[in-house]
Amino acid sequence: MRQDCVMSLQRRMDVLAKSAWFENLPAKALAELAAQGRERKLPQGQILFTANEPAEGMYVVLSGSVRAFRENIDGREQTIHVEGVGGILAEVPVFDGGAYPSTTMAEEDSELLFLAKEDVRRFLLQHPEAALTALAILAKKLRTVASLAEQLSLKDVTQRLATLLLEEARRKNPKLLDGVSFSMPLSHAQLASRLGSVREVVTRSLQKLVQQEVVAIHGHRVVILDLKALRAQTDPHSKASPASAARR
Amino acid sequence: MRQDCVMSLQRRMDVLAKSAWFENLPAKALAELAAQGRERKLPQGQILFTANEPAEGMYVVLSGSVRAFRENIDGREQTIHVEGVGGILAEVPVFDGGAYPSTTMAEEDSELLFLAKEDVRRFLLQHPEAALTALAILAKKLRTVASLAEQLSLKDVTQRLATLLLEEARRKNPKLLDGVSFSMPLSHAQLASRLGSVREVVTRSLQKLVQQEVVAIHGHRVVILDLKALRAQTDPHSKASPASAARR
DNA sequence: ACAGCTGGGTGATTTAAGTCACTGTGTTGG
DNA sequence: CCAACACAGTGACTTAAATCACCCAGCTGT
Repeated sequence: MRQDCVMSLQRRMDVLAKSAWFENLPAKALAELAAQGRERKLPQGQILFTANEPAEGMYVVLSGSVRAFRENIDGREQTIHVEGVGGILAEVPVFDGGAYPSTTMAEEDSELLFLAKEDVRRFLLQHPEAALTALAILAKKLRTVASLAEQLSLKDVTQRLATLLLEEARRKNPKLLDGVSFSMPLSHAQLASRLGSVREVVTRSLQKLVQQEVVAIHGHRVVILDLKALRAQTDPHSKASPASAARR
Repeated sequence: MRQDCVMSLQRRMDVLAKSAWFENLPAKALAELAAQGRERKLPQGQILFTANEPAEGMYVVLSGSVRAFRENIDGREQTIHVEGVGGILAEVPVFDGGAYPSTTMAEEDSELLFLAKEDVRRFLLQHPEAALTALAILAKKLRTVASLAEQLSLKDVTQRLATLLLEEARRKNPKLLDGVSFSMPLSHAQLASRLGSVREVVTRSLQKLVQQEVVAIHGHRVVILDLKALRAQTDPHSKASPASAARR
C-alpha cells in the first residue's frame, strides 16, 4: 500500500510535468501540488461535473480522455473540447470563482487528479512563474475562442468548412502541400455541430468541394487536392473575383 | 516640472487603483508600476496600435475612451470592446507574447499609460496577488467571449439585439424591472457592427421590438416596457411556442 | 433474412439576412 | 437660406441556410 502511494505520486508528477500548465516547474513544486490532489476514477460515459454546478476545483487528466460539452437551449449538444493525458478541466472557475462552464464526460475509462481551488490558488501565489504560465495559456485560449467567434459570425458554411479542413490538415501535418491527406473521424452531423450548421448543409458543402476537385474523400480520410483553391474558399474574396468562378 | 511629474504619478496611481486589474493592491506596488509607465496622448480618431503588429506592452486608459476593433476581410469593421478610464488594452499579447489582436482608436481625446510587457511580467512575478486577479479577469473574459460566440452562432439578429439590450440595461441598473430606462448612445450602424449585422436589419429588428411594445425608444434613451417579452426574445424557444406570439 | 438503426444524399419549400436604391429628417456651417 | 451630410426608415429583390420529407446504403442483432 505504501508502495502504491509513492508510485501514484510519481505518476501524478510525471503527468503534471508534461502538462503545458506546469512544465518548466521544479520537481519540488510539482510534488507539492501532486500531494494535494485526490485521485478519482471515471468509467467511460460517466459524467464528471455538470455545467452551472458550483465548482470546487479543477481536474488533471491522468489517463484516458474526457470531453467537455454544452447543451444549447435548442437541444443540440455542442462539443467544446476534448482533453487527453495532461489536459486540464475546469480551470476557469478556479480562477474566477464561478460555476463549471460545461458538462464533462469520460470518453473512455479515465483517471483524474482533483485539485481543490484553494490549493491551486495557494500554489500559484507561492509559484508566480506558474501563474504567468497560466496567464499565457488563458490568453491563448482567449485568442482562439475569439477567432472562432469571428469565423462563426462572418463566413458561410463552405468557408467555415474550408477553414476547418485547413486547420485539421495543419494539425496533423504542419507542412502543407497538395496531396496531403489526414483522417477526420467525424460524421457529417458532428462536423455540422462544430461549424454551427446542420447535416444537410455540410453534406452539400462537402460535395461542392469534392466536385470542384479541391479535396477528395475516402471514408474518414481526407485528401487535399488543391491547396490554393481551398485557401481561396477560406476568404470571402473568392466570391468577388470572377476569375475563380471560371476556374471552378 | 518636478511638480507636474509628481502630480502625474499620483494621477496614474489613482487610475490604476480604480482599475479592476489592480484594485486591492498596496499603494507601494501601484507606485512601482506607475513609475515604470510612460504617458502618451492620443487625439480623437488617432490609432494607437494595429492588429497583427508586434506588441511591446499594454495600455491603461487614463482619460478619454478607446475603441478596439477589427477589420474583417469582407471589409466591415467590427467593434470588439470600448475601454474607458481604468480600462486596459492589449493585455493578451503581454501574457502570451503574441501580436496585438485588434486595432485601437481613440473615440475622444485620450491619455494612456504605456506599460512595457517585461515590466508587467516582472511586476506580476513580484506581486502574485495581482497575477491571480489577472487570471480571474481573463477567466471571466473567456466566459464572456465564449457565450458571445455561442450567441453569434445560434441566434438571429432580433435575439442578439434583445440580449444586448438586456446586458446594457443590467450594466446601468442591475435590478431589472419593467420600466427601467438607460441611455445607449449608439447609431444603428454601430449597433449593427456590434451585432455582426448591417444597419437595415438592425433598424427593422428594433422596429419590431418597439411595435410589439417590448421596448420604447426616445432618442438615445431606451425604456424596457416588457422585461418578460424581452427575455423571451433572447432564447430560441420563443419561436417554437405559438402561445408567446399571442401574448405579445 | 430481415427489422431496425445510423450515416449519408437529395429535392422542394420557407425564411432570415443581406443588398440596392431611394426617401425623409435633422443638424451644421457657409 | 440652402447645400452638404449623417442618420434613420422602407420597399423590392437575391441568396444562403434551414427545414421537411423522403430515399438509399451498410451494418447489427435476432
